[in-house]
Amino acid sequence: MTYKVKDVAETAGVSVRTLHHYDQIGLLKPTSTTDSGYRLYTDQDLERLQQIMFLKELDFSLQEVREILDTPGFDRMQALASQKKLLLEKRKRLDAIIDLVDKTLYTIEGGDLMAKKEMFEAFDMTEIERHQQQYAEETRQKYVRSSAYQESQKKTAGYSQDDWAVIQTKANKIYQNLADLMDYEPSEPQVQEAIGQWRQHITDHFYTCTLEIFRGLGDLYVQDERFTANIDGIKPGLAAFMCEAMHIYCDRNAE
Amino acid sequence: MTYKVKDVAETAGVSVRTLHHYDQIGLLKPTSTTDSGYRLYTDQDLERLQQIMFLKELDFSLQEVREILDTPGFDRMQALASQKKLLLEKRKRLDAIIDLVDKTLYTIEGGDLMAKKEMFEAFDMTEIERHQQQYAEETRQKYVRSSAYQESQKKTAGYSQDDWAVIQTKANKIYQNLADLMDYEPSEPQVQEAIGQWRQHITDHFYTCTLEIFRGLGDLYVQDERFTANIDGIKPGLAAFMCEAMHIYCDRNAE
DNA sequence: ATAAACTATGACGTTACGTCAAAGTCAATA
DNA sequence: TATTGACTTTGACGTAACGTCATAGTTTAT
Repeated sequence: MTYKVKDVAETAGVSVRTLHHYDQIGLLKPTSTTDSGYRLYTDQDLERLQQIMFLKELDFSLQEVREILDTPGFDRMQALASQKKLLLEKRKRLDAIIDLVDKTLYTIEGGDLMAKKEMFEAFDMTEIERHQQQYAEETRQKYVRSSAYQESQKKTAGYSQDDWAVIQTKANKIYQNLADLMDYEPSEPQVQEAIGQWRQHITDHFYTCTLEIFRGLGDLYVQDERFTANIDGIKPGLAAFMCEAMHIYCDRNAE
Repeated sequence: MTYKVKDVAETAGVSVRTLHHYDQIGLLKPTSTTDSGYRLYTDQDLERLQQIMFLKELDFSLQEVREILDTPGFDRMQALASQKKLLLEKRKRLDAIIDLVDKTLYTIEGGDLMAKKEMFEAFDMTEIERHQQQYAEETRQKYVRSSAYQESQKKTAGYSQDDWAVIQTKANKIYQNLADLMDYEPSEPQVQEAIGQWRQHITDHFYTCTLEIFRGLGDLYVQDERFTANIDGIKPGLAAFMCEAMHIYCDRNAE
């Protein structure tokens, strides 16, 4: 089933000009065109337009939207889950603004004076922008890790049971060493040394662990509860400790 | 207490450029300036800036914001109450978008197909824009009525008790006539004739009842429960009947 | 007295379209 | 079948709300 430009405009509640603009910037190119150059859109195009509208609703620029949607390995379901988080964050801010209206009314009616800062803090976009950046960063990370995953699949395909045993033993030694170092600050040399060993271990046996991947991996250790549970099983708090140490390691090696 | 431009920018979380721009377009002019031309803002300026931010949050253009705030008789408390309604409407739309994310996820997971229209209806701004226009219209109406009120005060200041009795009797006759006509369509000539008499009555004894005021008055009869209760006391449903008839009367006399 | 921080104004650039014009194509109608 | 209305194309100018930059003056801290 295909749709012409006016069909899409009416269905989506946007203007024809908008669709022309999206075509021109490469954000939403119709799947095909007629011999006369008429744009023909498909159901997939409508799905992409819906994603565009979700992301616009979250105040991403059109360039950011395109980058997100064009990321190799873009997963619509995961994206929707993340977008929901952002939308909930936006609603939270809106709730704060509504609450501010009530507080302001109370102030006018002779209630306690409101601090100047409080008059405006609900409008703040910092938290939302932080989530936006985090979302964009997660999207990019998933792509980067997707490449690493493929490298890893290739590498480990030829591993025997003996190979796996050796690798697991090595990994356990590094984990245990790090667990023993938890009384130290994550920035201490011996902790950083062990973290370096962990990174090398991954590179030797799985995939090229760039600093970017390594940093994201650290985040994953505390964000993904399966990782957290697994690592904390060695010693409670180890996942957070490793995450922090990995970030410091990456900061220091970034340049 | 006065604040310089940087103080205000930081307190409100806006840029200095924004404040310059607002000054230039007459939206937020600092209360005073130093001999060197430095802008000095006061607490009142901060209050106006807060109103600006509420209205910006509701997607009014800066010109619309200025018109609203510069309306003679602008009442901050009433404005806040109306803005809260608009904010709640905006949250309602946001809730619909969040719900759409869930529905879209369900669809992807193999649930029932979603109609194309349904994919986009949550993004619709029609209802919000309608509320926006209504809010702007209400603001303008209050001003218009404020002028009429002053004329009315002037006129009725010299009325004696006998005058009031005559006026009341006339009014009751018109109300009763309209009550008797409720079986007719509001557009019927005899209804429209009675409505015209009502308008003339107001102009003769209170204030110049323009079509604009008359139309807004009709709305007031159903929106303000005190009016509704008073008029419906003559016959239930009379307020709504009059409102509709007044609108038709105004439509016909508009040109 | 000097340097850093802050402020002023002017001006160019950006984003995301809206609006308009001119011309071609498609579909409905006489 | 010809004509007309509806729809579509591309190009281009305009708009709103600032961001960013440059230049120069003023205020504040050292």
